[in-house]
Amino acid sequence: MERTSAETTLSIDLNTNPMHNASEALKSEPRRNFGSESESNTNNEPDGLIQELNRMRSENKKLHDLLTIVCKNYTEFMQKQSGDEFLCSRKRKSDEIDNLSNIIGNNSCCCDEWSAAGRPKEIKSNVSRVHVRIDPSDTSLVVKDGYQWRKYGQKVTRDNPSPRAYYKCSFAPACPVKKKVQKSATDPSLLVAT
DNA sequence: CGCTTTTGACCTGCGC
DNA sequence: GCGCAGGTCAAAAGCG
Repeated sequence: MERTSAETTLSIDLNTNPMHNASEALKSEPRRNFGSESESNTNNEPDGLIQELNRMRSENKKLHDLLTIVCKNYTEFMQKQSGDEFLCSRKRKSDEIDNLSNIIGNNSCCCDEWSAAGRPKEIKSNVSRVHVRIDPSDTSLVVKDGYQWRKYGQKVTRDNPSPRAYYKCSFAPACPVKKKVQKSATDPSLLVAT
């Protein structure tokens, strides 16, 4: 598995936590008061707000274009990578197919599924893999991603001596989202959440 | 008391 | 069809 550096850097955020990102974006945005605290602004400066809105739109467009370029480059990169790595055992092969479909899924999410209005279309398959750097001595398989998870199983797998934990989303009773968390076989300080 | 975690048993898919 | 490995279930225990 020669994927350490590339995957680590590329897995910083593969759309695994859109709500978190949204909140981060809100935090980084200049503070504006839409509530009762600054009613003088909302009533007296409509032109200023419109200008602000236009500015935000142009910024949004720039960011959208930038994201499209990044996604394109990433797709090309991964296609080159997958060309080299599509071999070995059948198990490995199926894993690679999984990864590829994940990558495709992520790209379509980034570049295609998100409309120009900045809203996601229907999420079809949103499987991704995230790597989190942890303390190697830490045995708890917890990835703090802002969501509520309920652990429903743990299993020791053949290819990795550390146990794999299975989590279900407990944010809503009908939430179908699941994730697997396991320490990397090669790097115990790396937690892989799928 | 209700929710979460643990853990052994069971189910299912895949390769041989 | 069989065996193996991964995934899920569910009862018991723990915790706040």
